[in-house]
Amino acid sequence: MNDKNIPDIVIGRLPVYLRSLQRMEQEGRQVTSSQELGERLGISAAQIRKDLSQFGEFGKQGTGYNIEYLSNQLLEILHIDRTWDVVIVGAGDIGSALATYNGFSHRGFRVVGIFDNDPDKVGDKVGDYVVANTSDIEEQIQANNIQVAMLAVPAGNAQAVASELIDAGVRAILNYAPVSLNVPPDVRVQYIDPAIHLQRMTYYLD
Amino acid sequence: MNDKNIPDIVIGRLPVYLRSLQRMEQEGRQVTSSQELGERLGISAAQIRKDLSQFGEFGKQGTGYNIEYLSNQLLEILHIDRTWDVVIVGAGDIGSALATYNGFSHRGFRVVGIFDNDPDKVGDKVGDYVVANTSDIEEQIQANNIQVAMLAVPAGNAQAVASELIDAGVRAILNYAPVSLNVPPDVRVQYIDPAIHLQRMTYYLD
DNA sequence: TAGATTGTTAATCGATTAACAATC
DNA sequence: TAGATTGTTAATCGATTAACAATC
Repeated sequence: MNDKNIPDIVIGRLPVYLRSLQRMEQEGRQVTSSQELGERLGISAAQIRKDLSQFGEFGKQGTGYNIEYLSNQLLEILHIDRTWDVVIVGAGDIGSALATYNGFSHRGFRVVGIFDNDPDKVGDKVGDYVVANTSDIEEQIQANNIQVAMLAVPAGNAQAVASELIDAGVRAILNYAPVSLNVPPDVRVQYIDPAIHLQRMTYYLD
Repeated sequence: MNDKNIPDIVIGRLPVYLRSLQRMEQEGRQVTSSQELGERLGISAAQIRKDLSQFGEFGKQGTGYNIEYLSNQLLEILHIDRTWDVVIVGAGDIGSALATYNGFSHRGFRVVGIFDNDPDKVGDKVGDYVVANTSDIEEQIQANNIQVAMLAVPAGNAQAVASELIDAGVRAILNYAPVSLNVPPDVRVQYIDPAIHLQRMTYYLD
């Protein structure tokens, strides 16, 4: 019922809608409209209505969308009406910052472990975690049915580690390593590389 | 000559091409083809050729692209044939990780300062920097003609800080705060929010 | 009822791909 | 020359927008 092949670009906007709705909820707001949401986000109202209409009819003519209701619907659609266990691979600066980041727990994710292959780091404390050896990661992933990983290893190791994670059962990778990954079609990858994002903007500067 | 209104989505791919080319260069390679590059990146060869053709003719029929030459062309196109000074606003976990990240210097950027409005943090050492007071940032931006900022403040402050930065002269913002920013049309924003990226992938999991 | 806003259709706009002549 | 690969055109595909009947 859900799936009639929604474009990925639509899926990519839903978390942004959700984030904005949750903020409105915090502000004590009850109702919003596609127009208001669009103005906040810099997206056309028509696009927001079109995106949402892919999944159902969540609004009311004349009044708009109930914020709490729509938030809950988006949580369900995005499968974050549950908590996903996540592993971090790489206990360098980036991995450590991710391990101590407190923005995940409210938003559907729980970090359950951080791994590194450097014997000097294994056993170190990072936030609430003790760095474990990467050689133990497959076991952990399988024992806890973990499908989501954040990858923060050096570029040279990233493909090999990603492949191991995938073999062990991971299906979604947030990749901080500055390299493109080759993965099977049923595995999702998102890329975060601050230099890439900056380079995309300097084109417009002079 | 450069500008005949290139789609932003094309601009977004160029840094990815560049990163891959630079890696090939490191591997000692001299020449590549749109096909090889496409396989590495999971992009069609036709698209790569089309993208590049927006800016000139960089290849040779029968042989492909000289890696060093094409890299240099992309550096020029993206305006990273120079170094951009960048400020970090927010000296929390994310700002601190950015300040100690060593991936910027090779790729066209130099962090010149980190700022926070928390008196407890001002004066602290973070990597090679001493945290300065956010109230001094406008002066710094103007004195050094800084056009690029990374924003790592709490969501509630982000819009206000962004507006100040823009007033002071910033034209490109890499925003780590989990909130959409409203900016004038001549200012570029890129968003990094790990939770958003993860939520975009869980849709496909079950 | 009058005003507002949805969900949806059709039109427009833009991006990707396939194909191939040119040529190294 | 034969083989490979570019740059580009035209065709296809997909996404966005404008408009409006439905209706709260």
